[in-house]
Amino acid sequence: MAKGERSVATDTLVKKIMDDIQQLPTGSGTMQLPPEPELMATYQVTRYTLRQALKNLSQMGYTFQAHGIGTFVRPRMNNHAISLQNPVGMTDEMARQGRHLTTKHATIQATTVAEAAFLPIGTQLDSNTPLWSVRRFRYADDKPFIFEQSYYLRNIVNQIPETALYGSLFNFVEKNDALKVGFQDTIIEAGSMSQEMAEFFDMAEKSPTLSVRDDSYLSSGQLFAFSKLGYDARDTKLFLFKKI
Amino acid sequence: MAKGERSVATDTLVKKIMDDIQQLPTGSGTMQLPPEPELMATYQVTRYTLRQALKNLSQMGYTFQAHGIGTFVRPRMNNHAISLQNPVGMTDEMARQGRHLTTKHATIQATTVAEAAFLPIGTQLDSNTPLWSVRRFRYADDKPFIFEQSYYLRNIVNQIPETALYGSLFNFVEKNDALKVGFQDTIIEAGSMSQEMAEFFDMAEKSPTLSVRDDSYLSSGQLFAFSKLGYDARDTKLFLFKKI
DNA sequence: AAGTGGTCTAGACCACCAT
DNA sequence: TGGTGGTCTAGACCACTTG
Repeated sequence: MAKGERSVATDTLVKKIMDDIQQLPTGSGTMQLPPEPELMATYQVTRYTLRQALKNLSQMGYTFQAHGIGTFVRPRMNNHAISLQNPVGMTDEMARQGRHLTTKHATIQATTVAEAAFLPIGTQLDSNTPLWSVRRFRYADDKPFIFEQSYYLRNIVNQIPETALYGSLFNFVEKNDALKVGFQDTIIEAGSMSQEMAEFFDMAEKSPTLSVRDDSYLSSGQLFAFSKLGYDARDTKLFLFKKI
Repeated sequence: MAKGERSVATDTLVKKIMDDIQQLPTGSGTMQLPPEPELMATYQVTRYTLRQALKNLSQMGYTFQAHGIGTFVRPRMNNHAISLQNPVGMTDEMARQGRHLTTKHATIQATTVAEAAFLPIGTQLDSNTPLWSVRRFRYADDKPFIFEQSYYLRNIVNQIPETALYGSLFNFVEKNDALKVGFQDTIIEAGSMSQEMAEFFDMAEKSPTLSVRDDSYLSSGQLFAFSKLGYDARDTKLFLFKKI
């Protein structure tokens, strides 16, 4: 088992159930899972572990449980909306939709908070704080898709080699610096494109854009990165599932 | 105890802890809660109930737990972003920010799916399905704030008196029809204002707007409403907290 | 080593829905 | 009334952080 990838019965079970759901006959109307006692026997777990897994699946919007009735699989959306709750990173999120995300151009340079184009929302940073400034131009199936500007605190993330810029930076950070990402604040705004951004999308300046700002914290509660993703508003929708 | 408001120890505890957090001294840097054994004693609950409550608080972004370190209160955001995860409805969400949300004008009329201006994302509806069309013009501190168009399935929600339009429609539906709201799908888009919407906001036609589309389901999994909230993009931000 | 939170077990009882 | 999911108890052991 790789570092930081402990075997958690609940997580294993979530994956198993998701896989088994995929195998279910698709055209059979609303799909219902077996009752909990049967699932406990099938997967050889206690009710606690089973219900943790089902709760996770519910919160992701894959299933829902109806009191006194049963557990059901939700129909899959096949629009191209981007889930704000994907726990897997953009690349996998896109792959799940049958789209291919690539980074064709990326740059990194050292800078400081004083020079940053924007700042995190919830945390005060000293203006001398050293940062990495990372800029990435990302494409979905060879169409311009994300204009990304992100900043990493150099005090926490020591090195980011050029090659790492073309993969998942969070995965790199977790492995290379033995850090654990804990949570994120996200701010969504509508705006208009800068000239540079408009060039990337090959659109007119001030074209409408959706921007997603993330402040990322370690599980210890310390801020380690903040970023802004710019999308073409005309063909990007964001998706969110909420349990009441 | 009112109908549908069972006394759940976890929910009660969540409220208690939130209240107690409010009472904490504010200027004392990062605020740490007592360790779990002490909290169990203080609130006279078992560890299961305590941790359910702390998990809920964490998922709302009020606190976070750091393994081996402790439980901490997150600093309060004081920007005016609208939380996409508020479990309480818009009115309370705004009140929490010190803003006052009012509905100054509202209309309701019977219609059908065929006449609807938009449709739910995840569910196919027969075009003859009878709907209530509800339109509300909502103000924050007397400034135009939300342009709302929503549809309720008449087969499920029998009656909506005019007076109910000026309060929380979900609360009304839950009480009047003895229904229980289960979950929502949300789609966020950026766009430009219709002429009617621009009039409400007293802005130019095609001004930028953020739109939030909700498909609302009962806990039984049945769709019962879908809606679209239009915001002025220039002074509205949406907020989201995500645990990794 | 001591203290913190994270995971899991085994079992009980309750609430909701169908019949 | 029987079957479903929802809540809670009491306790064990594990993993992470700090000294």
